[in-house]
Amino acid sequence: MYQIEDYERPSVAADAVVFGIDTEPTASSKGLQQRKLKLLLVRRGEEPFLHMFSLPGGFLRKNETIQQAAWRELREEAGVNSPHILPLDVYSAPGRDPRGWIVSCAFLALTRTVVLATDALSDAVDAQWFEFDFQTLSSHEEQLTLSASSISITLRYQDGKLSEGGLAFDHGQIIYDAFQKLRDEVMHHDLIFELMPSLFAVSDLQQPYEIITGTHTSPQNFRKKMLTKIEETELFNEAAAHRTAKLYRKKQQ
Amino acid sequence: MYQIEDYERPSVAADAVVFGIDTEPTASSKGLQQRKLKLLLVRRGEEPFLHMFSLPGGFLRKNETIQQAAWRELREEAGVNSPHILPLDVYSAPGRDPRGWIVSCAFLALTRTVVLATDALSDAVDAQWFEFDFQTLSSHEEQLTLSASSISITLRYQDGKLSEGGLAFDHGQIIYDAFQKLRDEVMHHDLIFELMPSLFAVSDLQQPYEIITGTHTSPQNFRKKMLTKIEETELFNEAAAHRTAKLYRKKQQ
DNA sequence: GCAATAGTGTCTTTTAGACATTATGTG
DNA sequence: CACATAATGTCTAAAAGACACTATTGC
Repeated sequence: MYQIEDYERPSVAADAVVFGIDTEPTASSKGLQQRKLKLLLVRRGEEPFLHMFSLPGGFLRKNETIQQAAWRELREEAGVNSPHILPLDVYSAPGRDPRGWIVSCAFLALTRTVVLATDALSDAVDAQWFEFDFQTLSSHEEQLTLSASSISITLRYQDGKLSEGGLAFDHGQIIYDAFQKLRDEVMHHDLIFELMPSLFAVSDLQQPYEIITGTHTSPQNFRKKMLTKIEETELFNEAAAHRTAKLYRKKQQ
Repeated sequence: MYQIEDYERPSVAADAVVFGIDTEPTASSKGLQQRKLKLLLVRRGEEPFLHMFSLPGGFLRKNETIQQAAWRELREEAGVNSPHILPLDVYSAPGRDPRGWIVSCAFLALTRTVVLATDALSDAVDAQWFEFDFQTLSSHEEQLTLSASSISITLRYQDGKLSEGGLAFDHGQIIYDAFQKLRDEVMHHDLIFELMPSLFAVSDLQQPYEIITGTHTSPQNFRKKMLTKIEETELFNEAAAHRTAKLYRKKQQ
């Protein structure tokens, strides 16, 4: 029988790539209401990569699943509470962590409410939402800019591989992979509804959808496309300006 | 600084759910040429679950990635050589392995050639391709039958969760999750081409596609649909019966 | 010729996009 | 009233499916 004591074992970590969108649109200079895609990062409080930004995450403990570990760290480090998470990949290249043999299980999450990162609750403290701006420079080059109030981080990719960037560990690569999966899940599946309350107006669905996928359609056509996935209710969105909108819910399929 | 020696660590394993399709159709009773979807399983040679079937897999070693570990085990246990693998999920429920704290990173693979599992090369020896027959019984119940020459294993699922079945560990659940992802990858992406040689006839593409997705289209319409993803060459499939078919290749996009 | 597969074309249905039009709210 | 958003409808283009028809091979 296999004796697990006979072999050296790695440390196992869970890291989460958490995307979010503000519930309230932030007014831009021209008065347009604009929502932005955000990414949750935490400032490291210890070596290695002291003071640099990294994905929220931490080590797996006994008697919990790796998903529970991801949730626990999100709660502790950023006050984000049990979002829907999807498996992304396992990062295990030798040397990826200077502390030793550490395997990271990465997860993708999209959360509805922009839970303000509490700055004083527990260990990591320095959790922040960064504005996420992904740009295709050419067919082989892409650039990601992460901006918060006082800091801006730029990452570059060539053929989908990180070529330069200032995040801890291999987190720049993990974020790239996560964004590809995010777009895929929103376009081909129903991940976008993780951002929605149980009842919502069609226009509240469209903005996040297009911000994430990088597409644009007219409100009329977007409505038609979504009617295969949502159904109308008898309720109305009273609090809005202009004409009141019917509220919809996701179809159970 | 975090000292990895201070904490207990799990063993980490890689398990692979490898699907395959015979290159040669097997003649059925009515003379129809029929190809079947197959799944690679190995008979366990030690406790726990001695003599039961499980997914090929094994433990992560130092100085390799978890993907390399999956490839190494596939080569050692079944003679399958470095197929294209996709991350599936991480299985880490406490108690999932009676030997102790063991986390399994599961991968999905689809291989072109049905490499005959060599029965005498190395440790696991007893690798076998099982015919994979997935059936939806009702909206909540599904059944999977795995059949090889001398053995048949039936697994049942309720709402996507394993309810009964005779595989080692939680491998019955991993296989379910893998099959969902397989269908998704074949329908929405290009995983089907992992089964194809660099040049192939359209009809050689259709059979595997429909076996995996559970769909059916006429050969004419299938051709039209695929012409967005493949391009014709000047070569012909000489060895076939009946009219010779033009050979196609996957478009580089 | 016949059976079987390869390949083209035609018609229909479905889905997506462009865009006109009407409805209903605020200021 | 102007103006913004909500909702419906109309036309068009693209994709998917049904199916008729021709082409080429082996027997």
